[in-house]
Amino acid sequence: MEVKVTEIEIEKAGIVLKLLGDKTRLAMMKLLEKNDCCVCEFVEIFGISQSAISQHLRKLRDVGLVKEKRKGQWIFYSLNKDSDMFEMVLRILEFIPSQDERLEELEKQGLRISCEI
Amino acid sequence: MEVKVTEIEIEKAGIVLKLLGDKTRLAMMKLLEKNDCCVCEFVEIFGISQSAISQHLRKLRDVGLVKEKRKGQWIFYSLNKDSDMFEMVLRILEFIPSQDERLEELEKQGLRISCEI
DNA sequence: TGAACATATAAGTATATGCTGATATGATTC
DNA sequence: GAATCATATCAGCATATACTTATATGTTCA
Repeated sequence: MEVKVTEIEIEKAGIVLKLLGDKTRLAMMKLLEKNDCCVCEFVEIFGISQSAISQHLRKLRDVGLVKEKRKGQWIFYSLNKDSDMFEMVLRILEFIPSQDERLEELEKQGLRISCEI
Repeated sequence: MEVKVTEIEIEKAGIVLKLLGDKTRLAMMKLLEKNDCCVCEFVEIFGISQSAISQHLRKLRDVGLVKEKRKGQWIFYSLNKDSDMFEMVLRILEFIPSQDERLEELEKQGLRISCEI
């Protein structure tokens, strides 16, 4: 069973793979696969500075892997389904174990932002 | 149609993705998908030093993505099908355009090593 | 055995990367 | 408008990375 797939320029694919080749960004992307998250949640989850998180998200956004939407004072990030790399990204994320328990931890601590503006 | 896939520890997946996130190594892996190649062929194809090629191959070998087999004076590299990352690697390579014309170039120049020892 | 070829390793360098702390920008709420 | 919270950006630093040149190791063949 051969499934045909949309090829991506090798340079572009390389850029995406390099981005995913960082453990923080890879976990972020896996989380975003099933959940929209805001910056402050990532800060809690990964235990690195807000600045560092912001810089990771900027890189992901710059190549179009994620997009942002402001909701009140928060900015929520989500996977950009319109990216021409989206299919490849999803395929890769299939191999990554769920990171959702990290969000559930947050929930327990009452730090999950669930914003319904 | 949901195809189940063998998950990989996120740390390990990150290492593999980082390795594939270099344009030279990514092209190497795509070439190796369909062909076994030796170091000197890669040197011609990529136009970087033999040392650099050797170092890339070492990294790929160190994490088990490729394996080597000596044939006379040459050492041929091939994808390591026994790697637990093999499935993920193949899935990723599906998105990469064939690099075989680079080998065909070599062939034209008479630089392709076809060793039948 | 020695010359030629193929590959690996060592050492050094320039650049890229991921992080921190400080500061700027923007939204909310009093 | 001031205080507070969320996010982005800037500057600086330590480490990682990809490359080069030089050298070592291993193979072939005269």
